[in-house]
Amino acid sequence: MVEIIDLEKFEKAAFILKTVAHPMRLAIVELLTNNESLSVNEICEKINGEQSLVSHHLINMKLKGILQSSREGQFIHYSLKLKEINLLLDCIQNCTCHF
Amino acid sequence: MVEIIDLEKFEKAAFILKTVAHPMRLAIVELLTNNESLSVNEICEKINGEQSLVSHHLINMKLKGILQSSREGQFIHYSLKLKEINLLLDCIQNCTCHF
DNA sequence: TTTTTATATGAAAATATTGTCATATATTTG
DNA sequence: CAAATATATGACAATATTTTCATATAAAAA
Repeated sequence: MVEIIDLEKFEKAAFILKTVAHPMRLAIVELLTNNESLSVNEICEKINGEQSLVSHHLINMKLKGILQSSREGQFIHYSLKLKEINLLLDCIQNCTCHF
Repeated sequence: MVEIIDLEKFEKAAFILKTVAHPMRLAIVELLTNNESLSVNEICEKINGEQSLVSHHLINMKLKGILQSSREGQFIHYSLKLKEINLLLDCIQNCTCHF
């Protein structure tokens, strides 16, 4: 008798992992675990990324529920919405050293 | 003075995350954390996946250092090589419930 | 040795992600 | 209001991933 695993169970997890599985997006997540919130330009500077590209990634992660943003005058501040995601960073860090 | 983050630091992590960020591959990883090792067919049955597709995913994960395999006669048994990856499953599970 | 079972392989199609560029919008400042 | 600054947007090209299908290979069984 074989217990059949339902792939749907893993769709949400894969969705989040995929959203974060990118060097620039990981860098952004790390930045935002160490800084309560940052403007787009601050993020661009710190990761040395092009404005438009960074913006695409930010919006992507916001859309998918990882980040949130709020306008402060001229600036837009991004911060982590799914805080638990930072645990994932430690975890993957641990994986990569055994790699 | 702005501390610039090196994206390279995140390339390995992104690489592993990407390798695993897929429902079928997550299911396989979970299976292999709960079973020391399984044959391709056992995996196919348990996740209800097509042989060729499952095989592609297995080989992919093996190539990337997540799994390992050994032939036992007619069968090929896959098992986790990067054991730490199972911590990641708990972690992402935790993320998805706050989602 | 033929057949069957288990697994891999490779090409190709389908689909998704990533990066770039030009431009749009909103806010502030002069 | 015009100019400057901050950010978003959208189309498109480039690239990568996923799936399917047909077939190959290897071991076991008949």
